[in-house]
Amino acid sequence: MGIYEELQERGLIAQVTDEPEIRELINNGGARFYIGFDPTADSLHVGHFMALCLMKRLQMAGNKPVVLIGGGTGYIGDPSGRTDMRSMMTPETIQHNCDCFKKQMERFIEFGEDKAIMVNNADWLLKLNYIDVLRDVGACFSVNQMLTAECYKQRMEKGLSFLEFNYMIMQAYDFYHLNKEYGCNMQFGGDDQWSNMLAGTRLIRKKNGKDAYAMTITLLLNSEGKKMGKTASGAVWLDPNKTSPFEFYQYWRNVNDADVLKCIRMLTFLPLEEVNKMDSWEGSQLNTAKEILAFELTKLVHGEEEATKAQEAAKALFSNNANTDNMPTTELEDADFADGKASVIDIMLKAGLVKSKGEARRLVEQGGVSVDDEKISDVYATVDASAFEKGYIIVKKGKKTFHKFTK
RNA sequence: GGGAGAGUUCCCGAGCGGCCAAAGGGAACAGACUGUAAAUCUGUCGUCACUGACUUCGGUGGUUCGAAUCCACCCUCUCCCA
Repeated sequence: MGIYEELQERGLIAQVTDEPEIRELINNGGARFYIGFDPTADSLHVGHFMALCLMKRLQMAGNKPVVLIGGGTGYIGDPSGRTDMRSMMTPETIQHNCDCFKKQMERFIEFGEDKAIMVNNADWLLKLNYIDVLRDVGACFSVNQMLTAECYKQRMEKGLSFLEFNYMIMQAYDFYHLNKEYGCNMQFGGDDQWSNMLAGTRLIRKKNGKDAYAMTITLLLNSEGKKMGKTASGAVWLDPNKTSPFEFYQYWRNVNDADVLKCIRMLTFLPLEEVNKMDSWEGSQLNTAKEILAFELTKLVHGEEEATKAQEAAKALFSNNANTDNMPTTELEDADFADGKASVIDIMLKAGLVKSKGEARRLVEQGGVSVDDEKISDVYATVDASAFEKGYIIVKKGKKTFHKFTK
């Protein structure tokens, strides 16, 4: 089975420009492909992770990856898949985010001679001259055609600025540039990038007279059709300081039944035969699948050691064993105690378990808070300093949030 | 440039001088039930010193005993005309 067939079986391929050609190319390691990452935040997230994994798979099959950091396109902001305008980022933020991206990527992809290379489109986009671009590249684009692109259609009602409208042209220019300078013959990206990528192949045909290909990765949607990798408080980040390995583990541990297998197939490197066996799993057996998914992904992102820790911590918590080693912890000071007592509501607020005292009060009223396994019913409950003699206390919020306090 | 509209709490969206911390829906959170799942039911969902007070309805001023609601100017967006 070639890499193309594997990707297909994993459900990773969404759209391709020319299936036979692409199959041939990547199965034989003949692709020099790029994936672009715009520095929209100071950490990569799950969507990026999928793209990086795809890169790795293709790299293992002998293809040569080019990682493109969007230090230049970040100045514009991709309107694809958005219903509102992106807020503009300052050059400092862009630079900072680029640096963060680079660091994280080096953990996933091997760079170096004959391996992967990393480029930044700021190096060529920022020095372009407006009039030159208009004459050189602008003439190759038909506004009529551009407007029919899916990514703009969505914005026709809410509004689309000229700035964002140009994003497609910049991305196309990237592909054209990489084709010319690095012999890049293929682009991968999220499915929402499809129209931008097509624009690139079209530009290459016009300007370089060559064929280039594009393939998109299926967006990871849950059974309700929503993008995965998002929580109420934002994205699930790969940066351990933004999303701890434990939280990361828990996110995947808690996916819906309907989504587990899809996630394992698309996100992990487990051999397909193994995954196919799990296909017949049902009911509570899926819980094991979730454990596998969570462990495998945490291992890929944070390393085996962290993955094991996260798994042990989770198991301990949910089986009432007091392994508190990897639990988020807040240290209390003398100032938190009045007459040797600290208000439960106050320390929850301090630890960030709740956003306000009102929220904490509600939780207590609804029976959602326990201290050392004892449910609290009094809003004014306190913990005695003597409770810390064993070293810590554990506050449980709801069913799944645990927090350790030390003094 | 001319004309017409819109901007409400996390999101959508009602309110159009006091009865508004603001309908309804969604999301989220807690409880029951469970498998750390889903579905369902119940409750909560601005802040605090919580039977009361305070701060919010694009911004700044103004009218009024009282303004999310009226007026002026400004900002942002949409639509029609040029």
